[in-house]
Amino acid sequence: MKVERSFYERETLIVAKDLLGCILVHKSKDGEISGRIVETEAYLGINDKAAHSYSGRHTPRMDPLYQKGGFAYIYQLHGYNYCFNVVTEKAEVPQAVLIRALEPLVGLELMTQHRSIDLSLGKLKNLTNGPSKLCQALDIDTSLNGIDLCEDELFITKGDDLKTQFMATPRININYAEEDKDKPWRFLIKGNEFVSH
DNA sequence: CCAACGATGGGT
DNA sequence: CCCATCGTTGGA
Repeated sequence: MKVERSFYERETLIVAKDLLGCILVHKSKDGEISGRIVETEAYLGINDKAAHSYSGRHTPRMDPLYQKGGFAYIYQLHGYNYCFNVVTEKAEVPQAVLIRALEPLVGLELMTQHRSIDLSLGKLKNLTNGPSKLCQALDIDTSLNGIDLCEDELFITKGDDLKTQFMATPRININYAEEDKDKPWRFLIKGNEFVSH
C-alpha cells in the first residue's frame, strides 16, 4: 500500500531511514516500473550547507522543496543527469531525501531500454545503482518535478516488513559543504549489491 | 554573460 | 585510477 502524507511530514532523517526497503513505483505511459529503495541521503535545508535551500535560498526551480512533505523535487544536474528527491516535513521547511539507488523489481525490459544497456552481461545492478541511473531507468525527469507522490503516477509503497539492516555514512560528493560534509546522513541497506559506488 | 558543478561512462 | 562530457544554474 502507498505511503501517505503523514509518512513524509516527519523528520527528514527518520524519513530517509524509513524509505529504505520501500518500493518506488512509476506508472509511466509505457508501463509500470519499480524498484526497492536501498540507498538515500537526507538534506536538512537551511542549516545544511549541502542543501540547495541552505540559508533559505529559494529559486524558482526549488519551489517543490518548500511544499509540504510528499512532493517530488526533481532537478537536472549540470549536464544530462537528473536527481529524484522526496520532499519532507511541513510546508516552508525545505528539506528532502535524495534517492540514490534502487534494486530493480518490475519493468526490467523498460529499464534496459531507457538506459540503453545490455543485460546479457548480467550487470543487472547497473540499471539503478546511482541517483541519475535510476531516474533514467524509471523515466523520471523534470517534467515530473513537483508532482504529488500521494497521487497515482509516481508513488512509494511499503516494502516487505523485514526489518532492514541499515547503516549510515557521510554523503557522497558534497565537498563544498564544509563542516556538514561528514555528517552521517546517507543511509543504505547493509551489504546490498545495488548500492551505488 | 559565463564559470562551475556532479554523475556517468569509457579509456589507460 | 583519471579524464571528458553534458548544459542548467546562479552569481556577476
